[in-house]
Amino acid sequence: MPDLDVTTDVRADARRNRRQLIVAAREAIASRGLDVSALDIATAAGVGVGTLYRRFGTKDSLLDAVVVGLYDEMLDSAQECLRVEDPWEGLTRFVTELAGAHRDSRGVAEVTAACDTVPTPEIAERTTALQDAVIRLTDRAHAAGALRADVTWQDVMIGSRAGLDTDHCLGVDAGPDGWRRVITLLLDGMRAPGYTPLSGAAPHLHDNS
Amino acid sequence: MPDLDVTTDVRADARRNRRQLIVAAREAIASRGLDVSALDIATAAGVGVGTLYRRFGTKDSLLDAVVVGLYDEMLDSAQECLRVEDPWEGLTRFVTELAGAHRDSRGVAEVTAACDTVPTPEIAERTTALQDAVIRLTDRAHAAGALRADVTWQDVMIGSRAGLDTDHCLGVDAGPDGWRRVITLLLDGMRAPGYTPLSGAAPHLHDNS
DNA sequence: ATGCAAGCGGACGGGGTTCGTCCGCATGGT
DNA sequence: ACCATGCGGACGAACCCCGTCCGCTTGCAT
Repeated sequence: MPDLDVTTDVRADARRNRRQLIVAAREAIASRGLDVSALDIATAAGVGVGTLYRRFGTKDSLLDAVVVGLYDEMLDSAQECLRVEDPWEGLTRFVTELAGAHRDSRGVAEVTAACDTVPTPEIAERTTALQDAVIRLTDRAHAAGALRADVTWQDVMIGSRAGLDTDHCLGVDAGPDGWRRVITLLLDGMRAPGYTPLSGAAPHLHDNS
Repeated sequence: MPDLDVTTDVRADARRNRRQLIVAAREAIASRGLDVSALDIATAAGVGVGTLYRRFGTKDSLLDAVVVGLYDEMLDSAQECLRVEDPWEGLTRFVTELAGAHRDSRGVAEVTAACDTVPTPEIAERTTALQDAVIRLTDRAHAAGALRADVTWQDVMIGSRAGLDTDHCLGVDAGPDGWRRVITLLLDGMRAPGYTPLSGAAPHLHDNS
């Protein structure tokens, strides 16, 4: 929950509205994804759309503010997992939390999957930092012999999306925590020693050229 | 590829247009999901929208025809996998093919995930048949001691969606066959003996009351 | 208490998309 | 050669969304 800005050159109600808009936008992005309408956000915040544009200039500017906050939370989580003693425990915890973040906010799932759109510098920087963290978590697990040698850090990254669209299938209901079962099984599959040789190229950094 | 209907009481061009519409709808549904516009389908089929409505009465009627065909293909695949000698091989093959069907057609992914909308009788019937097949595949694998005892047939069903939204994550590109790595790792996690006790309730049949 | 700058709501114009119909024209088949 | 059947696509109606603008309100300093 960032944005404790103590900007004092605006009226108190303006500052309050700004905060309410961020909160509302966060929730709206979580449940409906990044293409929420400005009206939806404003209404949820209890203000008019005019106020949204007055406070943030542009709808995207508001969305960006929210998304950067969400990235910072993922980064915090990664740093914390790097401090966990047991490398395997640290890795599984982070994968689970990253998967949870993706599920908690449809917007997060949409942004982390974006590859055609050019990210803002803030997001690009945090993306790299998250990659670094996953690389470190993976290296630790490899070094400890806990993670299959043929599983790369990119596999780990990709795997944290595996629980995204797994709520229902052909009449079966996974329940509210169903994604945890999926992630658990996936992590078990990643745990050394592995059974099935992985075929195909490993996931690689996205080349946007 | 069903619909070899030899209806002869319509003009030849009408019959041809009908077939082209089904083909175009199939492709459109695959790439854009179930809410393709009628205009998109008609254009891809090389006809006017009027022809679509004349041939199928309603857009949904056309979509239903396509979706039922897709379900039949999944059922064929299931029957084939049940004929595979090795139970584990049969199970993994079906999970992989079901996952592939979900990825090949965004529409399939949308329909199999639907739980609020009441399915047509044709779909309901085929859904039950698919459940039966998965139950049999799972039972065989359990009996052979190849599948973790705590993995249910519902887990198997849900797991076949795990590769759905796993193409990109935080700058990482899984590549065109990345989903196969995810599914492979997941299946390895399902393979006996398991490591991590599964927590939470197992997925259950969806109760639409 | 009062005055005014700052802020507010929400109606509005403009632009976009989709559905399903309808009618003047074309064409398959006898 | 004729006409019933079929065709294309323009069209009206119903949505939804963005960002602006203006008349009204309110915080706050005096």
